[in-house]
Formats: sequence, structure tokens, C-alpha cells
Amino acid sequence: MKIQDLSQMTGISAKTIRYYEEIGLLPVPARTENNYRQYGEQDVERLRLVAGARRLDLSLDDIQEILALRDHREAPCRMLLERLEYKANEIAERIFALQRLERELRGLHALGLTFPTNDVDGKNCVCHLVSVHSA
Amino acid sequence: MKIQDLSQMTGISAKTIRYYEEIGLLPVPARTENNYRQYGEQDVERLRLVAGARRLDLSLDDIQEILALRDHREAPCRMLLERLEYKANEIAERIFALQRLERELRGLHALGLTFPTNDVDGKNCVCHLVSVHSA
DNA sequence: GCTTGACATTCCAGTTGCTGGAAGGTGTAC
DNA sequence: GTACACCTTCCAGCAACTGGAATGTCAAGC
Repeated sequence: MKIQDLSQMTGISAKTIRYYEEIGLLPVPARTENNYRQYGEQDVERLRLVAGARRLDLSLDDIQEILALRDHREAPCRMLLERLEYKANEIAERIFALQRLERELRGLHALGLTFPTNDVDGKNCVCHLVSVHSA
Repeated sequence: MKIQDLSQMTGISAKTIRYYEEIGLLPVPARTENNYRQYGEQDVERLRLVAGARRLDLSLDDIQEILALRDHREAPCRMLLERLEYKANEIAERIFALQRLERELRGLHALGLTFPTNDVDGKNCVCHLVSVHSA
């Protein structure tokens, strides 16, 4: 299996696969005579785990750790569960912050609409709303 | 006014101020005899606009554009309003995606709890949930 | 046999928005 | 004089890739 095939089976670009190899996330693969990387079923499986974890927004560091456990034949499950929960909480916080931000932006926008739009420096410009707001 | 003073008045670190200068977001300031950067009221105002816009998560590129308009004495307001709305929509989308992600993480976590946690390769491991899930 | 096109390889650089640290100069207080 | 806080410059690094250049390889079609 060549790198493009692995790419198609996992949805990870060839470029990214080489990058993962470089940082030690994927093992160095065998090469064919012409120096092409050669992959097997195990690589598909491993990369799918990586892809799945990435899609769940786990960091490459987290994934490294998970794979390392697996490579040492320790069950990574407990840790993976922990990470999942931690990540979920993190994301909940981010959602909260973003919601506040969105409200703020919409509020400013609405307020800005009631102001003149060609007043470069005057106080009646949304620019001043933005900057005063920052203090 | 020295860089530390400007920093305190705006909440932007001295390091970041120098960085903003380097990328052309802030004008090159005058220097004192001993080569210290010297700032005035205008710099405070400008940096406050930047800080406010950053706090609203506008990109430095967006801010560049806004400041450039202002520097050319064109009213940035119309554009700023546009950016605000665009940004708000972008954030709404991000919130939506994150909510989906959170639900997914919580779901996996709950499911994972019903599984054995010491099963390295077996099918009854949350690892497989993660990777199969990615396909 | 030759060209064309789609693959493969390596390596270097850039993205965004900073932050850390080293190595050195300056200013003030005790 | 010496301790300490500030200032300067420059270089490196973070996360997670992505783009591009320069080069090699392979199969198909003329």
C-alpha cells in the first residue's frame, strides 16, 4: 500500500502522514525498492485511531501518549476516557466564552448601525465603541 | 511614556507591543536619548483600538486593514461593522461545531464507561469506538 | 523511443499571534 | 558599589500542518 492509498483510506493527506511520521506518531515504514513508503493494515488501523482522535480535537500530544500506552501493551482506555471527559469540559468552556463574544459582537454591530458611518475620528463612530470597550 | 506605561494602560505586554511594531501595526515610535521607545496619547488610543478588536477576536490582518483605512482618513466604520457581523457569524458557526463535538465526546465517554478498561486490543475498548467512529 | 501525467521523494519556509530567553545597556535606590 | 528593575536586540519555539521547489519513478499512448 502506497502513501496515497493510506491517505484515501483514512482521510489524512500524504503530507500530513509524512509529518506524523517525522514527529514519531507513526512508525517508520518499510520502503519498496524505489524508496516509496510501504504500508499495511496495521498502519491503516493506527492512523484511523489518530484521525478519530484528531477529529475529536485531542492534541497530538494526547494521541502520542495514548498510542505509547497501546504500544507498551497497556490499555489506553482508561486514559482515553479521561481525556475525552477533560476535552469535553474544555470545549464546554470554550463554547461559553464564544457565546459571550458573539453576544458582544452582535450588540456592537446593532449599536453601530445607529451611528453615522463616515465619521473618521468623531466620537460617533463604532471604532470608538470598540476601543473604549476594551479598557 | 515608556513601553511599560503603554503596556499598563492598554493591557498589552511590552513584548507584544514590540511585535506589533515589527509587523507594522503600530508606527515606529520616537526614541529617547538612551534609545528607549517613547509613546504618547495617540499611541494609547491606537493600541486600545487594537486591543479591543483583538479581544473581539478580529485577526491582526483585519485590524491592519481597519487601521489603514483610518490612517488614510477614510471612515473605517462601515468596514468595521461588516467585519463585526462577519465575525459574529463565524463564531456562531464555531459554536455550533463545538456543540456537536461536545455531544459526541460526552456520548463516547458515557459509552466507554460501560466497557472494560483493561482490554488492550479487544473490540470492547473505547479505542475502537474512537477509531471506527472516524471512518 | 519519447513525451506526458500522476505519482513518489526530500527539504525548506510559512502560517497565527505571540512568548521565552540570552546577552547586554541604563537608571535609581540604598 | 551593588542590587534591582527596567530597556534594547535578536533568535528560537509553540501547534499542526501546508505549500512549493527540485528531483526521481512508473505506466500509458504516439
